[in-house]
Amino acid sequence: MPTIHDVAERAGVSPITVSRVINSSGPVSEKTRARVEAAIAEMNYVPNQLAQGLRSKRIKILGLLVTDITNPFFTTIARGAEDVASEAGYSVVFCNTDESVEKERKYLQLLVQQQVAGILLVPARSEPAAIDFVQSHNVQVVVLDRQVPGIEVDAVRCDSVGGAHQLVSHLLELGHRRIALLNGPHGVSTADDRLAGYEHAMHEFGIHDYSDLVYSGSFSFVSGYQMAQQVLATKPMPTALFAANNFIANGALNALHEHNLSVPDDMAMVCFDELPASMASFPVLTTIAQPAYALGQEAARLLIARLSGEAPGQRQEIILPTTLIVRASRTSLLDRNDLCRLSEGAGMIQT
Amino acid sequence: MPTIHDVAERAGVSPITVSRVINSSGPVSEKTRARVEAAIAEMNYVPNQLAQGLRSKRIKILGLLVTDITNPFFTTIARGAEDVASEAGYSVVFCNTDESVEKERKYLQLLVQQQVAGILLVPARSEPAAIDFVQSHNVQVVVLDRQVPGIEVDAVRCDSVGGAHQLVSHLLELGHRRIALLNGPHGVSTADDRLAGYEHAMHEFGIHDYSDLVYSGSFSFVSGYQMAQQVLATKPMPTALFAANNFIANGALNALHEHNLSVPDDMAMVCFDELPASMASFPVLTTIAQPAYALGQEAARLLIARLSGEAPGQRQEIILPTTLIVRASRTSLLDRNDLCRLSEGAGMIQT
DNA sequence: CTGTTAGCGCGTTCAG
DNA sequence: CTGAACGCGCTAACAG
Repeated sequence: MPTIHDVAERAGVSPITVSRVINSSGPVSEKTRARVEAAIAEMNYVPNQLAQGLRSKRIKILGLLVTDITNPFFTTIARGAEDVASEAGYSVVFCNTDESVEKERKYLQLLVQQQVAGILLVPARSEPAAIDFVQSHNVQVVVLDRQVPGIEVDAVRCDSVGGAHQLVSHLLELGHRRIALLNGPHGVSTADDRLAGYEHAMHEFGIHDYSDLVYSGSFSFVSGYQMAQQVLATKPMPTALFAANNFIANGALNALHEHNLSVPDDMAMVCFDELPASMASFPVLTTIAQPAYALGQEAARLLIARLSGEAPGQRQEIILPTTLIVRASRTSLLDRNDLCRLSEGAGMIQT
Repeated sequence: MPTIHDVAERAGVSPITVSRVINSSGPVSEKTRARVEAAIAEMNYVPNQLAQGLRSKRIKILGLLVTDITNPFFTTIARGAEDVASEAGYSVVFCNTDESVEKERKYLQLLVQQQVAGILLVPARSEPAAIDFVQSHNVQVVVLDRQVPGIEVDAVRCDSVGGAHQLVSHLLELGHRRIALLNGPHGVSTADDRLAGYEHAMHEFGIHDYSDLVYSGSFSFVSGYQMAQQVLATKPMPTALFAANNFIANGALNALHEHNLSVPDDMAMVCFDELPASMASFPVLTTIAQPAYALGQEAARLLIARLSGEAPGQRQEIILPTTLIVRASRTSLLDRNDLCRLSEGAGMIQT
């Protein structure tokens, strides 16, 4: 692997001249520039970013910590962030914290060691420790998706309280009163906020006794399945379920299926967040859609702006709007039949 | 940010002694070790991996190039690779090539510049240029998911030919003869291989005239939709569709839906690869399931083994088995009704 | 067991 | 317009 020195030798100049050609960081005559560029091309030379970074104190890499890249919501965020980052010459390393503070700490440590330029963080908990750590090492950080109160930090997210409020209000307006919330873990802001939105809507309808309707688990398929099983064992059963994310919803749907309960005939159901169109064969649940791709983009933009000193001095808080998607048409009997036929299809004919 | 020098000063030793403590790379007396460790803790010191990398020539980061991290198949691969990598102290940067040779080249260049230790590559095309480039810079590479013939390189993938053969044979045995293939792009090995498997199965049943049944697009939702539209405009229509991946299948399902055609009553359909259980509300298509997570794990393991010099000298080629999943039960009338009710559910009651 | 010297590849500082 | 010297933070290689 040739170094700047090798190129310099070949071009008959000094290393610094080569450096100037590469970075346009100083005046170079046309003639020497041409010679240098020729040498670069011939030797297949690429500058060593580690060495560059050692001087500049930062390598052009961003860290992205999400709970689980397997969740389409975070995947889409990741894609948005990566597109913006690569446009600006940054790479993105991704880390899965699985909601574990332990893993989060380990990864942040690693990223700091690697001198990444900045970090996009979906914090495992609402406590400031993780962010303090990063900031204490002078690494820029933007908090994604979740809130961490009482700390000065840039943040990009959606309005979970408002979204949950919309979903639950929707159910209430349709006449539901016993609405069970299948939530994520306590201490995770999106879960806490969705609970807050739920409570707010319930209160508006004069309902104050819902403590037996609030379930708390994790944002996973299995947890959704388990919480739904619990719900189905209660009497009287709720008439509606509010799943706090897409995985929970799916787990719950499977549990309902096992009990031969249909949505919405036997049980109504809404969900915060949904699958991208390219995956969901037939979206059926009324949902709050979050602009995940834009979330990733905005977070990366903000971070990169900070890094290049373009961002305003003060901390920024960007809240992107959510959209309530009512799948009303899908419940007309006609459409229901269509859906039925379509979604059942197995890849074979009856013999 | 303290350096090894600062720590040394504080502990009253030389930098190299600190280095020895950190890396256990030399003998240090218990007493000095304790002093050094105390200093490290007090100063919140973390070694600079850039500086380490500058000496060792490599930073502990792996590059992962996939076509689109948004595709659950690649997401799951990524997760598998990341889990293994982090276990070994490596970070993973991910890049989306969108099947573009151009983007692939750009990313590889960037990764080489960054002195990543190794690269996991889902090649955009079956040509060796990209791999040649990486290898010429002495960076280890493992090819994932796809084949690149005529080049000496480690590879981990599934058997696309065999899987496609199974799927198509399945349809043929059920009596289908006019089976349309909605394929990915020419020149992408998985697409070419799935075509080969299709042809093989067709030939076995004495069918040699199928050229009008083979469609080629891209591995995307939109392309699946478009190809299906074309298929539906032909007369006589095929009786079965073979979607070469999950996105194509979904696009095709949507097109069928628009035409009020149901699967499998009006059209049979099978698909190579499928959604993870946590996303697919109701898997309905007969599919070839690929062990995506294991694919990512194996690729990362192989790469890391190479990096630590543990791998055998010769190139490795790991082919993981696929599984044919026949969703037969789903087509019984009873189950069909269940499914129908379940999948149609919208989050509300009828008013 | 510990320290000194030197250099990884690059870019800033200061001189030509 | 071009170059020499120095140092970023760390660690082999070689003393002591």
